[in-house]
Amino acid sequence: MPRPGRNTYSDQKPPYSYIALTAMAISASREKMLPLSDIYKFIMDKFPFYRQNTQRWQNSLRHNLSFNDCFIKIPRRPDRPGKGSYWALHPYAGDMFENGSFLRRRKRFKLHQQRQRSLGMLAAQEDVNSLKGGLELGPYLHDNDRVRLQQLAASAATSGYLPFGHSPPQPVRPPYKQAFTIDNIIGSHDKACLPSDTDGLLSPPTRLPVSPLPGFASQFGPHNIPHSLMLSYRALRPNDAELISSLASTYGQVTGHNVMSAIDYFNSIRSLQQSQASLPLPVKPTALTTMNFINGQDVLARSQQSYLENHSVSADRVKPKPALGHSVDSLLKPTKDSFEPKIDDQEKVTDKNDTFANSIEIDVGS
DNA sequence: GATTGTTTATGGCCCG
DNA sequence: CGGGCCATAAACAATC
Repeated sequence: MPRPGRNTYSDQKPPYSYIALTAMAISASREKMLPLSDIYKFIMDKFPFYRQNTQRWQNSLRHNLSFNDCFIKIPRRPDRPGKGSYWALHPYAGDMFENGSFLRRRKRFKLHQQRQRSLGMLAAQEDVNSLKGGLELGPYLHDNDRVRLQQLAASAATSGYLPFGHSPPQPVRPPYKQAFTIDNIIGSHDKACLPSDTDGLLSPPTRLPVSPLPGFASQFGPHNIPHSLMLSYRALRPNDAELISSLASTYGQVTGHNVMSAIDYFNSIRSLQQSQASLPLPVKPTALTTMNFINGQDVLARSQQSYLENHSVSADRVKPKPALGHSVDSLLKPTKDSFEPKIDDQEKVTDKNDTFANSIEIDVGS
């Protein structure tokens, strides 16, 4: 007899769409991505309703995965063989659900054809947000890095583009799709600084749901770089590449995540592209996917190690940081005017620090 | 052969 | 009533 799920709705159909259920499963996973079979497992474990008629709903769920742009496919690493790809949430899909409740979607997450010029705007906004994130690392940074970050922040603030520290109103998502080549992302730095085109024709800046720091690859697992982070890097000047690497490494140590700077990452990819014909290409052009292991080497580890050798970060400056994030249970809790769930008494919601309305970052053991 | 992924089609519900 | 969102069915291809 299966034990009752902790968020059991007994045998009633839960008030969540397949998109919401899938997003929950992915968000609850350690790496923010899951193979199809694990998405099934999560749903069946949490919601007894879905232990029946599996053929029916699983077909629907697969349809949703393919059909909706909010889900992206990530190829398996060679050292993790198995059937099917991993599924992740699109980096910009993090704010699909109001208050992270999974009950109501703001609107369909849909990619559009893109006006090239929007990118500069978006990149700049991203850059500002990223700098803010970077500054939060202040206590852990080398003096030089901290100073340089503050300079960048000041520059952003005085550019007239967006007052630093100002939080834009509800985001209006600009179209942002573009040809997804390595050169598009890391090329032409000189053209990619803070924007001059403020003629009002562009969409307002977007507040991004994720993107803790500039040029980082961390949020969606070790081999999926959010599109936003690449834009962020693109908006920075090339001589800040070292700063980015430094931040990536520090951020990785502070959070315990696998973090690699985008520049190291892309340089690896580009050199591999030149030497090898068969790279795993992104399945959708919205998030770059690749392998962690290139030519038998762990690129991530190599990058971090080389940084450490060059910078000798003293370990005592890297202090553990309390984990951010919601429990799955708190996210599953419906709003007061909706379907009333049955939650076991001992499964109290422990998360009181509910400040990340747009950020779905869940850290739950699997 | 089973699983995974893509695509098309259809109909219900809700909202402006 | 039309459009958006969603659920479901089903045909079919690709992959392990």
